[in-house]
Amino acid sequence: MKKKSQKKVASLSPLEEAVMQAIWRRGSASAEDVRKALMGKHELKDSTVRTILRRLEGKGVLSHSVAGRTYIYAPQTDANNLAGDAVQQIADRFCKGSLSSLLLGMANDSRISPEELRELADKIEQAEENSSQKSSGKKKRSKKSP
Amino acid sequence: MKKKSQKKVASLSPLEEAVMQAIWRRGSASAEDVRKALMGKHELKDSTVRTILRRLEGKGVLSHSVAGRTYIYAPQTDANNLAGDAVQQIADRFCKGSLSSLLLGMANDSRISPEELRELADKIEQAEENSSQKSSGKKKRSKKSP
DNA sequence: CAATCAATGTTACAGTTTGTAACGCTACAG
DNA sequence: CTGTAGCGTTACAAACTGTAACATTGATTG
Repeated sequence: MKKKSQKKVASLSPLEEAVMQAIWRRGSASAEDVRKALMGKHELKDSTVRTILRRLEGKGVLSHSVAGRTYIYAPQTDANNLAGDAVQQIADRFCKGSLSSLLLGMANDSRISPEELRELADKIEQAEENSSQKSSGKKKRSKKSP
Repeated sequence: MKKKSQKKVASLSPLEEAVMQAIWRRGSASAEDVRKALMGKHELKDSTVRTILRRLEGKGVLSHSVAGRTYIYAPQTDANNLAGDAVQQIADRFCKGSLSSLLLGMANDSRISPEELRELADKIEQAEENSSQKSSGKKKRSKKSP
């Protein structure tokens, strides 16, 4: 074999992203919930919101369950994951897939400093310790939030 | 003041990116150069290539000079910069602009490890030392390659 | 049970972005 | 002068976005 599955990374349009953010914030939501949440930013008709919701489901980042006759949409992936995928994608295209190279480049443009990286490393380790106390074993890149 | 200038980050289409890669590789190139370079991947007519080139110039990532009656295109920004901008953009949208948060999230999905980060920090510092020997002073995020 | 709601699905459409390119114009090689 | 190389202008169809009207259908209530 030559390459890994290369599963299509969902890229969201601005509006779609706004909707996702709203849903991530509440954990899950109905079309109306979303519409209200977006009010102010976007004054959308209920119909419009539902179209976006459906498209998002099509892209696989949302899924719905039925409550009575209302659809409740829930994230199929969290913001971190999506952001991570996006970054990885950039690494793929500009740095032969090497995240390190990407970060190296960013340091070169003084967008990050070694200090920051070390602090970060500490913070991560600390977090890892904590969680490994609770639940031993490594956590895997969860595509879904169970 | 509340935010920084927020200058539009050029996002390239796949084909546009391919063209950029070709040009980055050679430093600069004419339409024909690019066409040849893309051969195999894309079998484009010369006219097509020039359209892309012009669009890229419009987006500000390329600029051209004239040699005889031929346009020589040169990058207005390097791959690192573009990649960095893209990452920053992700941080802006998903992590309130905090690159650290973004990386933290990636660690959480075990896409990076503290070890990697430390190694990286070392590498960067080493590089910084070297360059500060040559030219004292910090290097700024170069938008153009002089 | 029939009229009314409330939610959903289907279909539409204009604007923008992308990939692709044909044409037509112009200056220099011959 | 006359090709020809190289450039700009103009054109499209397909896909993606933002927006939404309209049709359908199951539940609610008088």
